[in-house]
Amino acid sequence: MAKPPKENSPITEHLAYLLAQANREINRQLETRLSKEGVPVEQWRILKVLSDGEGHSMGELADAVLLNHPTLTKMIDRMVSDALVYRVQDPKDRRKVLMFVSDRGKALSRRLNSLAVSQEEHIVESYGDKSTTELKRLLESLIGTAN
Amino acid sequence: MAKPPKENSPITEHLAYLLAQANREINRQLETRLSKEGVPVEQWRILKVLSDGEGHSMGELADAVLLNHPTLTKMIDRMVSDALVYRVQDPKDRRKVLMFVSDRGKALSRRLNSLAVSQEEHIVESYGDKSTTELKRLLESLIGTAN
DNA sequence: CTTCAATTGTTGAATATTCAATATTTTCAC
DNA sequence: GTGAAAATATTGAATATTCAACAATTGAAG
Repeated sequence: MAKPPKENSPITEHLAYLLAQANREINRQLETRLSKEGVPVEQWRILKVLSDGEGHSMGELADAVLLNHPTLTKMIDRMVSDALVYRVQDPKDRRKVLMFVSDRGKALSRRLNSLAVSQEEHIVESYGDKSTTELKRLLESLIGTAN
Repeated sequence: MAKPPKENSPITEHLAYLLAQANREINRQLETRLSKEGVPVEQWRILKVLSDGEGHSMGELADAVLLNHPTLTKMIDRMVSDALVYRVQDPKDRRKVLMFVSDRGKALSRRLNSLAVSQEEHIVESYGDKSTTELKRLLESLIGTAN
């Protein structure tokens, strides 16, 4: 039976370490797939979130895509240069900026999504449907607990 | 029943995203604890791995602590300045450098480990023993599958 | 209404990470 | 044994991220 890490358990038994390791590995796989389109994982996230067609403020977006505000600002600057997204000042609250995805961004988002889905299918294939579903359930629950 | 992400599933259903989110959250909690000693999470990992008293090469260590080689080199430089670890040229293979933890490093490692264990206990408390154990098992299995 | 605090987003400087190139040593084919 | 290729660690330049300060706007107390 696996026990919680006591005095001198190896680092590989710590939840924080296992999460970092698994995240690193899966992220690297995804990165490799997305590199076909020359796009970092974070931009896939941004495009995917914006693909609901709604305008999202920078703060909202930063939370959703797991980036700090200044990092997001600079990444969005690049994506604006690439004409993937654009800024609109929120008329209801002029402190805010609403982000929208362009047609070009939508097209890219579809291609990226197909790559991401294919990665996930590949994982399900080798790791198993049951394990994948259960792992997702546990992760969601952990995230819910932590907040 | 949770399904694999199809055409337009939200990003929150992707395994890669859930892992990133969970990792971010747990890592942030751990970071907060360790900040009591003014030490980043990576240094905890390094000290913990080296605490077996054996000498570890930089390559070995980089794999173990999930850092790229150049990043590790520079972090080790800082830790050497802080007298937490020291370098010894491997006599069997002079390309290699063996890293060892100093007494000061060992003492810090014990304090850090106690903080890390307390974090994990806190997670088990709110998240549950069964869920934690099961999540760890699934993560280990995923990591094994991915390699 | 006015003022002060809070919210939102961006900027620039400081810091950290990554990529490519390098130096050194070992391994292996011949 | 020699020379070419591989392995190991580090360096410096390019890039990215973070922190603290800022500007603009809104909210709220008086």
